Amino acid sequence: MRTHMCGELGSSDAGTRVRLCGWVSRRRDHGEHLAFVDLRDHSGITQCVVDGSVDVRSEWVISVEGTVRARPEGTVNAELATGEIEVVDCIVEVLGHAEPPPFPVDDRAETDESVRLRYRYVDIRRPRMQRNLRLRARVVEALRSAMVRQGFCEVETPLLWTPTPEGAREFTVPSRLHHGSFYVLPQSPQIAKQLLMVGGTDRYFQIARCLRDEDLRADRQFEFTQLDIEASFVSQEDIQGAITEAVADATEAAVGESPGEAERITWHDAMDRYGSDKPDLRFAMELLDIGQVFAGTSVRAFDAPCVKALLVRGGASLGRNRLDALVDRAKELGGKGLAWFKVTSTDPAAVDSPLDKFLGDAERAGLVSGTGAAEGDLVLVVADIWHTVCRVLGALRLDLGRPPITEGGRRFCWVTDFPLFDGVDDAGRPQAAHHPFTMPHPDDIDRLTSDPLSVRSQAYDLVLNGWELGSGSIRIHREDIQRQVFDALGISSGEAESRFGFLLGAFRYGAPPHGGFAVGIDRLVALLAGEGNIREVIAFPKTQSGTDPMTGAPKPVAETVLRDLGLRPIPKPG
RNA sequence: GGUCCUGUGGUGCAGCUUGGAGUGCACGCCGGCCUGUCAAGCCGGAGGUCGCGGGUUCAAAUCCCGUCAGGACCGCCA
Repeated sequence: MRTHMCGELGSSDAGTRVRLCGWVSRRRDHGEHLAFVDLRDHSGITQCVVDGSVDVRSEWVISVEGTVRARPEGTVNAELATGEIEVVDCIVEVLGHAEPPPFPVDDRAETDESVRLRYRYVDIRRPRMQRNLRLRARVVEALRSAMVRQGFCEVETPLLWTPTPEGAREFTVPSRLHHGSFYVLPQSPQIAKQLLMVGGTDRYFQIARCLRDEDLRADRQFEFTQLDIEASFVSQEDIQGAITEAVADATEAAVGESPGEAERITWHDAMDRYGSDKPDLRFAMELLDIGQVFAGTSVRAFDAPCVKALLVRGGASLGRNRLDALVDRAKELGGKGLAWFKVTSTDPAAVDSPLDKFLGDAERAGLVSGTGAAEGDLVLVVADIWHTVCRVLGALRLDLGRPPITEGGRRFCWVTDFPLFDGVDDAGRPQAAHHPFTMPHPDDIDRLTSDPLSVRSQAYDLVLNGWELGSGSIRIHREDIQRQVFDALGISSGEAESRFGFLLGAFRYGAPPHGGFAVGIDRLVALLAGEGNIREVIAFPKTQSGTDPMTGAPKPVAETVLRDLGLRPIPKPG
């Protein structure tokens, strides 16, 4: 039907008879005898010179047969990849009419996202979405071939899985053949891939869809795609090496340059220095420990186990509204408050702050020297327990210093030595930070019973520019260690058997030491595409409230469907 | 569950602070003119439940309350 794509013709094609197909991007009509039709497909745009009597409109689907020629002197368009040539002596065939599009099919005009999603098929025609979807395809191809090259075997796992209470809320699927019983859609193929290791698969990978029924965000959809891997007889460095290689290939394929060495930082250092377990290393602005300055202070707000500061260069110019907003933000994040000090002089130290009247000269001087503040800077201080201080200041650090998504390069880093447990639940029992099969750090195993919250794990995250790209761990394959971890979690053997019996059963038949990882492909692609939102790299995403404005999903189903499934809807309370 | 922002012809925005006739800009759309444009140009035209509901007022796009939708964030995401 066509001989070339619209974006590939150049001066070397002059004289060739071609046939192109696509959408009418724009028509410039000069009257009865001359009109220019810009014909567009995903590859680009070619200018066709046609008889003005040809009736075509924006977004009509047409084919054009004509002859390529170099454009006349002075009419070359340097803005256009095909601007050296045009197609003349055109025979135009209308393949399909089109109503005027609901928004311009180009990237110039910002359009409300709900309108874009309602007409996603038009939106996808725009260069931005075409670029993103094709970049995504290259990334997935690079990831897949990197895993194959490294000896990993691609295996599919079930979408209809069994409920595993704990962790993310699962999407539940009613069984037609077994009324009152349910499958769930997997939040990840975690247990399935561990069973593959018991099965001797040795090195598994999958481009896996995962589903979690949790609230949506800019970087979270109900359904997302992971590069999921698991390998036997490996250390965490082996896993990290395999993933680093795959992700480097993907970066190369997406943006044409290699990302360079991934940095490494322990979880504790990441929290302590950047206030986050997913530090954005594109900028410094590290958290500064000024506990010494306020040791034995009379300022009650600073009488806390941990006092840290954030230095905001030039921040003294922030107005009261902005500062109040920062204080509100700190409270929203769980802090008791936020102290701010505008540095008005460094020698002698002087600050403008509601708390200034409570400070001694030594504290004032320590505040300035301890943070390296200069005149005109702003110092933000949070005092609380260590974890809260880091968390609050880490979020403020991002609010105040984070570069735009497309700037600052790509700083991959591995965050290692995550804690095994993540606080305690209402009953005072430790909660698994990653999942209950995560291997404790070898140096810490003997503290599982005596001091569980201090135990590190062999769990690790891959982080890019402050986004968690994925996480993984070495798994427990020894029954005695698993027993101890279940004990620490307060899971009885009977409970463990009923929840994970099939996995524990499998482990009794010869479980190799193993570990794995999963990379969030949507996030990786978004960052590589310079998009701050994964919806921009997903063809048909959901809105923040989990709806699809195009299809209207979710929708009620017919009474008969419910009857087949043995379901009866109950009205929402209230 | 919560906080904040946004909602005005098909699209993007201004108007809202300080209430006074659906006022304005750009794009698009329809018709006409036009033989080298490329975000073509010129002339003319059509197109509105100011998200929805209520309240205050002589009078509401504008102020107040509620609600819906979209977005950002907190909770949540082992």
